[in-house]
Amino acid sequence: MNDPDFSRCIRDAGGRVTAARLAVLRCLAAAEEPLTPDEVLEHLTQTPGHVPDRVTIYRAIDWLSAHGLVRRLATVGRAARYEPVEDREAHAHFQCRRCGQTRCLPAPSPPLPALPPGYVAERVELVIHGLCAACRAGENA
Amino acid sequence: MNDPDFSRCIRDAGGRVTAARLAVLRCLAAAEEPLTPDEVLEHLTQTPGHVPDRVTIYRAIDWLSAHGLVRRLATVGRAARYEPVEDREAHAHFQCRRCGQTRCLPAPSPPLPALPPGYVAERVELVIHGLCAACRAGENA
DNA sequence: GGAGTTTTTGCCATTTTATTGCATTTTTAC
DNA sequence: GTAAAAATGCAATAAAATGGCAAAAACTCC
Ligand SMILES: [Mn+2]
Ligand SMILES: [Mn+2]
Ligand SMILES: [Zn+2]
Ligand SMILES: [Zn+2]
Repeated sequence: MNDPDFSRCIRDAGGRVTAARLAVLRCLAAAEEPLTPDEVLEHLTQTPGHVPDRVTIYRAIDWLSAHGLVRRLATVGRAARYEPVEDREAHAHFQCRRCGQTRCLPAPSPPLPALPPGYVAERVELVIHGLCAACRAGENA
Repeated sequence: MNDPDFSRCIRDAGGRVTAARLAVLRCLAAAEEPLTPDEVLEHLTQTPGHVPDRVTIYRAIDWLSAHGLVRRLATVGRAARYEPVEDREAHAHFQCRRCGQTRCLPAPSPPLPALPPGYVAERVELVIHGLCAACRAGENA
């Protein structure tokens, strides 16, 4: 995804194309892992270009999330993590219980369980908990 | 699960059997849904018997979690949610995007996706996002 | 059952993460 | 370029969780 695409996504969603939204969306798309709002700020701080206020990042993420351009993952950590929706396949995530790392996994869409009457499913999320390679190696360190 | 069982679980895990741990464990086991620490406090407040301090509830939950008697779920909300481990089958959870309700679903264990080398899976969690019956009905309210 | 030891608790302060209010700035439509 | 609407920055505030420490409770051993 290149920048013209991002601008277009934002405009198509009915919002104004602003430096903050573009920066956040670009940052999340460039990241290999889902990021927290503070991690987004950190990345943008270390990158040439406009660095929005932390609150603006929160609001940009909220807007992008409300308009289906990014999604918030279910996490065990304290901070929310977001990833771009893009046109990728649905995929699972791994969460390390020791270091908190969250990474994307290639994974088949799991089957949807039966829901109670009246309930509507919109998304299925698969989270694998465990130890990452580094943490497993150094667990007794 | 009755109280002697709870006491025994705690003792077997190598901890002291305290009013707070018993109350928290009993509360989570009696609840039909996973609860946040504050919800646990609320329940205990509305129940005859000892009401521990909020911080004590956090610490009791942490201890129970560290010793495998309760588990923390991956959630999209801000507060953590816990449920008793007990001897139930692994099951999925539904999360309503409007009211935040989190409820247990009967569901088959999804297949474990392939992990990167060195990674170890310890638990698989399936989260269904959508609208609950009440929120679906009143979405335009 | 009571003294001694260790663990746990309650309270207060603090941290982390996120939200709100409002004046100023930016974006967009014309 | 101007005007209207939307987004931003900054300060204040809220929500959720954690840390320090003295007092209280649980356990062990007799
Ligand atoms: Mn991902
Ligand atoms: Mn459950
Ligand atoms: Zn790790
Ligand atoms: Zn609902």
